[in-house]
Amino acid sequence: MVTTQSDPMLRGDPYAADCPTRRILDRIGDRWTVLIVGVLGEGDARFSELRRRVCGVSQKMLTQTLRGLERDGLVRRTVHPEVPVRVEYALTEAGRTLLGPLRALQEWSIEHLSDVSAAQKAYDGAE
Amino acid sequence: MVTTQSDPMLRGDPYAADCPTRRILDRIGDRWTVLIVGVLGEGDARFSELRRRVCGVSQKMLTQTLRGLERDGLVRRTVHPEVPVRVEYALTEAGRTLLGPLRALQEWSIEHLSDVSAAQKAYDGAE
DNA sequence: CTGAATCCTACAGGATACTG
DNA sequence: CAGTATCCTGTAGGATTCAG
Repeated sequence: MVTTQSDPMLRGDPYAADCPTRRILDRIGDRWTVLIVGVLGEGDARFSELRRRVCGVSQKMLTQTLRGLERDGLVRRTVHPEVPVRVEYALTEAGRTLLGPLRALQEWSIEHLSDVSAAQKAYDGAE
Repeated sequence: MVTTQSDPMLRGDPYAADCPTRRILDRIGDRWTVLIVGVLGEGDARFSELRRRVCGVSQKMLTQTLRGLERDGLVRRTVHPEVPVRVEYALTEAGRTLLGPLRALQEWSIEHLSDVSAAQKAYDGAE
């Protein structure tokens, strides 16, 4: 037994290395996960479509990230056995619930980008 | 001029590599930023305190991350020139505005952790 | 078209030692 | 105490090639 006093796990504190927050951070930590979920939030998409829209992602990373999301039950992968195979990706129900928090972050970014840039400039200028 | 048609920058789309969302993601991308901001959200703290609370962070990473946050104007660093020097870190006004979105993510984590774990288990079991 | 497999490199980041 | 400076390593992740 580790410690049960007022369960730090449930408080979601960053203290414990196995806190759920960390698990998720490790997931969305890489830049691609968030971006891909964001795009899929606007509608289902196939592989090449995602690759085009998530500018800068390599084939390897796209595949890898999608696999991870699929494994986590956040994305559903559907293979259509047509002539040139067609694969569609879509957010699952759980995946869609992630859109809210992600959008909050996105809005914060847009809202504070100029402030942050200004702060950086000031900081750098003051050496 | 790149393109001004309905400004993708302001839409915050993940398409453009220089979209504001990406800038922020690169910032909070590393696991430590989020955790440190989280701790500071509960009150000011000094260096060694942060190091103790953010379990697992190395001295190097803590310093580095704090510098970055300071540069972004999200954290304020105050040096008290006492005998053994004392340094206090605190969220700035801007830094505090980040707490909301971060908490949303944290709550999502706690809420969906078991689902995600179950999905992983199922995925792995199904080869 | 959608990937899997391999190779290779840059850099994140830990460990360690030293300073004001 | 709160860092800075070095060294060293693992690995994320790009480029390339092959396959169903």
